Amino acid sequence: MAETITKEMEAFQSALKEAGLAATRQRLQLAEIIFSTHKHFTADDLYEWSRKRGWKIGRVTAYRTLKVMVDVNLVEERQFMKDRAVYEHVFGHQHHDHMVCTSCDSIIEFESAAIEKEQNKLAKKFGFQITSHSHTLKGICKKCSSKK
Amino acid sequence: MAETITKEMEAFQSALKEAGLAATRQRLQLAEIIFSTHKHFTADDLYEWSRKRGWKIGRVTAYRTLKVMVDVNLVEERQFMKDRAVYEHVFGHQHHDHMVCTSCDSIIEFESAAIEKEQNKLAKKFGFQITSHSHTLKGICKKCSSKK
DNA sequence: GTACTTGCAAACCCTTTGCATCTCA
DNA sequence: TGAGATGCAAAGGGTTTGCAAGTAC
Repeated sequence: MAETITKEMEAFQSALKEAGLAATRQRLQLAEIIFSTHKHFTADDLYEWSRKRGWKIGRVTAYRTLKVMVDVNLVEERQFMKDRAVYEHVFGHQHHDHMVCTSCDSIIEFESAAIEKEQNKLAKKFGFQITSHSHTLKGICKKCSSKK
Repeated sequence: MAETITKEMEAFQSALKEAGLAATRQRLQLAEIIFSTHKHFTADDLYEWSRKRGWKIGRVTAYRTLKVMVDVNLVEERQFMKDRAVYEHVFGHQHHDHMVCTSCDSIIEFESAAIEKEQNKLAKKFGFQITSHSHTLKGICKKCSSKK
């Protein structure tokens, strides 16, 4: 249960130092929460989790810390739903894309070398330099479609 | 310049009738604007364009009409930027995905049978039934990268 | 000590909704 | 004529910002 997140925390502290940002209690605690889950979460989830642990951190700080972590590439932001952003930590994770079940909101991660390759080929054809990409499939997951 | 959009307008009118919705002046005028452009636009762009033509249509009606047109599959909604939705009419257009230049906001459309095929294969592997997908590459377009 | 951070409340901005009025069928 | 549509103003909801007080280094 108590997963070791030492490496992740060290990476965050280095990143803060490199960016000239202070290692405040709030930032470290939020990072601890973020690195302790592999789920996708919203800024508000993060805020609620911190309260559940009894930590005093403002909602705004959760938003601002997430932005910092995105900037230093430890966290990525996704826009699965139009009304809110969803985050996941990516330290030590391989790049992947997502299938989102519109019935139960569950998320399946996938990755495909064949797709990446084809995608890069296309970008090259248009002289387009990719800095990021998102490839999201929406539909019904196995569990939900068997339910009906 | 004066492009013929008769077929598009007929499709919209049939769709309205089929859905039991009234063919109001506002809906028809908005559709006329939508079918007359091949650009991507926001709900507010649509509202402004209608004002520029001297047509009296409320902003809210632009939002509501776009929703109707999305529902009847004549228009698709994209979420390229997190702060606003972007629309494009898809009547008579083949499915495609997008490269978005983060420097000048220009959009390149692409489509790849190889990617679709691979994507369907993956979905099948997970027992996932795709209802829609979005595949967006962000980066720098040819024009912008040669500018620097 | 001082520049950076925090956190509250308020502002923002796109989008939706309540409701009275109007209009298409 | 009556159900549906419009449009104004106001509410909603996630996210950001102004600013005074607090904290890291």
